[in-house]
Amino acid sequence: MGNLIKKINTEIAKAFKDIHLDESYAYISISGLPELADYQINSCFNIAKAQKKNPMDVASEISDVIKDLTIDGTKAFLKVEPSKPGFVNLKINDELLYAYIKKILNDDKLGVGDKETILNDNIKTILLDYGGANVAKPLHVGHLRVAVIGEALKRLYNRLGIKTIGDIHLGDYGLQMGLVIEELKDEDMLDSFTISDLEIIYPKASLRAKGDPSKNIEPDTQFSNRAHESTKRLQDNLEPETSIWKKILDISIEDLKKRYAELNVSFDYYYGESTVKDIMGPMVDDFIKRGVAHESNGAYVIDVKEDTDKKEMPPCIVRKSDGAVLYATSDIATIKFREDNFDVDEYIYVVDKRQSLHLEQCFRAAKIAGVLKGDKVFKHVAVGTMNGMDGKPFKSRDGGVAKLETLITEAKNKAREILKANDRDMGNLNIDDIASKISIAALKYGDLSNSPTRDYIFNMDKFLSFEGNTGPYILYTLVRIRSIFEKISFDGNIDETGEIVSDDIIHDIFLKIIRYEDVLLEAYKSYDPSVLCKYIYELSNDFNSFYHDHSIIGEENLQKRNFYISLLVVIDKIIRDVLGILAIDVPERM
RNA sequence: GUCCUUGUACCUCAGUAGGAUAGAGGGUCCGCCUCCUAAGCGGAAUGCCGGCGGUUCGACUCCGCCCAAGGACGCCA
Repeated sequence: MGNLIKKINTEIAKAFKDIHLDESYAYISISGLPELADYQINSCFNIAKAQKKNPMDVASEISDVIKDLTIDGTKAFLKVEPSKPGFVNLKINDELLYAYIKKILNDDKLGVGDKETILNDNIKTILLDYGGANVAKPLHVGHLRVAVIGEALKRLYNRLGIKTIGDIHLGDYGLQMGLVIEELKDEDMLDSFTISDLEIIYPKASLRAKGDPSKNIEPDTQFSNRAHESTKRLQDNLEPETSIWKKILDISIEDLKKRYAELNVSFDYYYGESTVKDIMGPMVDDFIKRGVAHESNGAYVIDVKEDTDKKEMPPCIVRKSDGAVLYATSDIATIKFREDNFDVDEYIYVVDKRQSLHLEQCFRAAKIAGVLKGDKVFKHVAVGTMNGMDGKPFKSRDGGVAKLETLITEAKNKAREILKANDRDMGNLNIDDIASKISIAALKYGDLSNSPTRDYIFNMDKFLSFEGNTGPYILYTLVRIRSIFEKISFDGNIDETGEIVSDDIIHDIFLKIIRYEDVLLEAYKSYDPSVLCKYIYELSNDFNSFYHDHSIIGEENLQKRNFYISLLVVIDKIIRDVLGILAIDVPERM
């Protein structure tokens, strides 16, 4: 069915050809002055310059040739007007807009074209590395961002017809495991321990090994040595450490699945650092043999500098001078593992932005070392930190790491309070369930509506105040629409023979709806779900104005009423489609 | 020290083909429920777009320098 704006551009290009103008000039942009125009042509200045003409003359000339353009037999513009220094102002015909909206209405994909027609890249499969949870440790607030953004990107790609592979990339190896294993032994808990036990045991063991000078706690060096030994035994696949570790892993993954499910986040694979433990050694040996890694100060490194580098690019260490591997090794081995097991065109790492140099080194090392099969795109979605109201990294009230669970519980309680205070008729719906949906939406939307790269200030009250660009505002919009549908016992059959009514707000809604495909593409290109949030926020805003000014159920003219309802249906479908991408559930009432 | 990111209203932030008069939300003030959910709608006020210079018809946007904040910088993950 195609994108209306693209189609208009194409028609303008044809018209330009007739007057010997290069088609690269033929594009319209959203107007900066909405009172004057919907769209505008800015290229008159460039044309004027190239042809040494007056921009205003060019604008007039262009206006003349596109004035009577038709699309599918319908007049495209209600107004084509050259303006002041040299713009062309355009108002699009409502009839044409609504004709396209009807197509969207009847299209399962809401007017979003096939991948092949809308994307000009060759990406068929994307592997997303997101989540990054640690085994035996509770999720903290830092895990919220990467999980929620990663999930949204994954669903966006699926929506556009791209295959995805989601891997959580667990932190399930290394000294932390040795510490937990030894502590479990000391507490005689090997036979039965739960996730709650583990959550207590890790910090305990860590403190014991490291000590804390500020609290006058001496490090227990004997324990620390045992933990190191234990870690080594685990690496060598010895017992009983390996069995204990497996048990820890099972319990943790089971719990993680539950936690993530609450956020509507799920992974295709729960691989981790341990997945590649046995391939790291041989891989490095091979690097050395082939000369891609060389000795430097007793360690083995891969040079990843490039001639074009402006910045310092330290070599990537793949084997320490004591012979042990380290995190770069594991990340490169992970790339190798993925290359060997999947057919991937693009890798996306949704990971804290502080890892950016490290990941760049690993990506380059992987290329240089030849672990890649063919050309691959690597992208680090460098996620910013979630800060507290003081602008510093978010902490719990007592100053420690803020557990995600605590945050969610707090949000739920607040949502429940508000629901109770409003005291609306919820029918036979479960109030806890509604509170849960609202609070999760508030948290997720609060996060997703910020650009991933930026640090943002977490403000529970702001997210739950339900005003402005928030999750609850969007949900409220849908609940209002739903309520109308219920009142008129709407069966989903749209009678679209209705006449078009148009006014400013309806016109804005038209314009917004036809941009849907472009908005998805923009989010795709910028790796940024906040683009989608902004869009549904504006659409919700428009709807609420419309709702305020027009009586829908009360409209006596049936034709008009049907037209209004058709608008509600498209708005409802689009917002729900986006919330599906953002993985946010919608309550029936609130 | 080197490099990266950021600097837009009182606060939190949008703003990429360089375009007209720089936008939202919160907060503040003023209005709107005999009517489809007021978690809503409408209106008002608020700006040396960090600073200086350059490129040009035109710069929040591109280039250079400077200032400020945060972050990363070979054997921790």
